[in-house]
Amino acid sequence: MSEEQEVFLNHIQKKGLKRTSQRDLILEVFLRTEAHLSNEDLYQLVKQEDPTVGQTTVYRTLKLLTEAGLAREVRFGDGRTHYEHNYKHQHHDHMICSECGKIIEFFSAELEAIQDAMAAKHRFEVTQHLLRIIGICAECRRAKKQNPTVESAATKLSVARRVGR
Amino acid sequence: MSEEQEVFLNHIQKKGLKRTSQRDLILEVFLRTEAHLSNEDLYQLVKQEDPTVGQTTVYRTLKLLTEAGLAREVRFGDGRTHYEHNYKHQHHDHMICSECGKIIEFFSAELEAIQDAMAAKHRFEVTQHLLRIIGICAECRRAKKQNPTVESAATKLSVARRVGR
DNA sequence: TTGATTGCAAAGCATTTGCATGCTA
DNA sequence: TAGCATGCAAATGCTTTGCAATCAA
Repeated sequence: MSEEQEVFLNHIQKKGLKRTSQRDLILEVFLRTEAHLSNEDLYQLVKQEDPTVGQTTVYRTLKLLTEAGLAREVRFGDGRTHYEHNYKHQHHDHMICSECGKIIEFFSAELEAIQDAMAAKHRFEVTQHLLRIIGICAECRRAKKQNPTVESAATKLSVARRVGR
Repeated sequence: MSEEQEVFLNHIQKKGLKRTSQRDLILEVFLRTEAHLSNEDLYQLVKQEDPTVGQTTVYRTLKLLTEAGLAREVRFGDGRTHYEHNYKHQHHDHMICSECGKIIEFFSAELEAIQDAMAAKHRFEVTQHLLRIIGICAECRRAKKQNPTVESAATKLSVARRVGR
């Protein structure tokens, strides 16, 4: 049994809840998938292994995983909530490409330090913080330079859906 | 006529749209209100001056104001979109108190510089960025210290609605 | 006159909830 | 066996869209 699974069982027992095959499966699929999964994404993956699992259960289990500290909610501004691994993962922030939807994770200790300093200045006790940089990634900039007009409406649309507005 | 109104008319004419009394009124109320208004908030205020204005028109006009550069969308994680003044206003970030819902605006040139440096490192061209610090403000910390148990369920709920989840 | 605008009602989405049935501890 | 979990359908809350009537240019 993986460490994550132990953390999960622990959390479940502490709260007087029960272990079920659905929860096991959802956790397993979540853990093996390195991505910023939305509920819908995870639901689709889980359904491939067990078509009887309902979307509601995925919603409820992701909430449980978040409580247990295994998952972290992230909002990219596309209207839905995404989840990323959170167990023994260092805090990091995101750059989101508005052309292709790619997400780059990054971390800066300086950035963290200044944020904490700003908070201290206002005597504000930080619980969490969220930094999102939106722009155009290296590949898309290169592509645009070479061929500024060829950009399919389909791409634009799917990115608009993913990145928002 | 204020500078903002001129910017708005300009935008409207450039796009071949039309000036209407509803749009004028919505812009006027938006400009005179210093806050992070949600659509609903603005709708309520506008309704006081002209009860015939529909909520849909407020939605559409806020979108227009954003396009014109007069408003900026902000999401605080409570599910709805808020709008703040954007014309000749310096970019700033937000600290949100999860106890009382208060929003503190702040700015740090260092923070901006490091963000830009991080982006440059990844050859990422920044379009916009968003920093949200969630925690407990000075007043709420003081209140909690004096009386850690008195915290009404009503407060908790209304803040949950405002701040999210 | 023509095409943009408005307000209403209905539709869309992501997410949550009520509830009868099924299962863990 | 008690009570939590599940999956479905219905409900929710914010936002968008279709549409007929109205209005600005």
